[in-house]
Amino acid sequence: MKAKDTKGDILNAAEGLFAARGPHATSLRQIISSAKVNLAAVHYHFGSKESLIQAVMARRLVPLNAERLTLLEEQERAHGRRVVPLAKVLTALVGPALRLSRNPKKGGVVFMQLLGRCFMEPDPKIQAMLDRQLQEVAGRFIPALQRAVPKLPEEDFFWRIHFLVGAMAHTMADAERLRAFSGGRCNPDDTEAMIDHLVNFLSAGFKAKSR
Amino acid sequence: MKAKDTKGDILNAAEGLFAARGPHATSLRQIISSAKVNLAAVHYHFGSKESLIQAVMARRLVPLNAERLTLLEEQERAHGRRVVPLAKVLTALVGPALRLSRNPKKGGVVFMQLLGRCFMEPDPKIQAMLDRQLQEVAGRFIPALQRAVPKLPEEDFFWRIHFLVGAMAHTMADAERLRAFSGGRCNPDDTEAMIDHLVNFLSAGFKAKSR
DNA sequence: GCCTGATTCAAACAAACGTTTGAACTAAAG
DNA sequence: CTTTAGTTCAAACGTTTGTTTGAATCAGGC
Repeated sequence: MKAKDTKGDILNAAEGLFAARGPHATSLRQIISSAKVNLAAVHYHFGSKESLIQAVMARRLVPLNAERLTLLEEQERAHGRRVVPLAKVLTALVGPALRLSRNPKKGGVVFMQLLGRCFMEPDPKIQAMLDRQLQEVAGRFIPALQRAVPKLPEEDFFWRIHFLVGAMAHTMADAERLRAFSGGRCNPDDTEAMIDHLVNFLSAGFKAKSR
Repeated sequence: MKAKDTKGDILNAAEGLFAARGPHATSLRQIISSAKVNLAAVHYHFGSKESLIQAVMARRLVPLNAERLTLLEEQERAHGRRVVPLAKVLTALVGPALRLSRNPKKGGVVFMQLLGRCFMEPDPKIQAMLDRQLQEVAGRFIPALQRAVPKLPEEDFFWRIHFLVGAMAHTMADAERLRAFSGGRCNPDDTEAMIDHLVNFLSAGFKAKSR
């Protein structure tokens, strides 16, 4: 019944603290105190703090990106030779990320927040890690998006990808702030409504005519 | 001709390093080495690192927000009793922030990047400071935006404000990444084009019909 | 000259950081 | 029982952090 899982305890504690205060503002001593394990256990199981950060991210990000690709492939299969509509592509991209908040098994709100923060992280190590993890997703979604808005000049298209990332990351990292800011009118706990609002907004932005 | 400006040198060096690596990842010793002043000078002139961060932000943010309000008032005066069009309100909001990058006197790209990062900063101290600085701007712009899209339900409206903030902050903090990501197709140095792309995208998003 | 208040400086402070060490413990294999 | 490999532990390592101290330096008024 004991079967203590030191490695998993460290990952869970680190995930929570990283999400709340950011990876660099979190010390190993805070993590081991929250996980109730020994300080040296971190280096025994992970080697360094840097590797710990990577492990925390990879554990959730790998299945998340796989889910995104699966959803996109489903849509492409369902539409055969026809173009997958913009809203369907966008939903396959942002849906799995925002639905994290409803799935505690996959990290819940905590990991969603952390992932959102990593998009804005200045540290080149973290940026490089994220780029690596997102390479395959980007390689599949960008062509799909381009097919969905074929008349859009490439310069506009890439700017809008950039705005999409910003809106998505901010929603992941700080959706909770909107509750107070909107005076209770918006409820970040309603995941599907959140996804609808974001996809709706992004679709209109992407479909705007170029100036 | 000497007239050494220790206080200003510290502010400039801190601004640059904060923007590049984030306030918390920057040490006072890196700052004083870049500014070529003594370590104790920081505490003599500012009292603490926390106060230094606030001083760096306030120096640029106060005039920036004043400029936003002035531009909005100009538009409201020009349109008399008529409603100010959405794109004009959005331009008054994001224009001054994005135009920072062309004005080295006001901090240039460096401060724009730092401001964008602060929107995503987990540290409650920094969030509280930003909220305080933005209170007046929000109080004036939100009604103006609401008048510009009068048929939009309030829940949709606040979600879209949230997406707007995310897209704007990401553009301020990391526009440079888009240069490589777009394979050179997008040029973040062309400030006015950047503003047009963002306002165009946001306008369409705000005008999307609610679902 | 001298005094005064503001500023700069080298040096030290305690606390916290990531990392390493070597011994103690656990549990299954021979 | 002994061995062995895997894991945990308290203690210490050398740096780096923000902050403080007290003397040295500078300016201008008397």
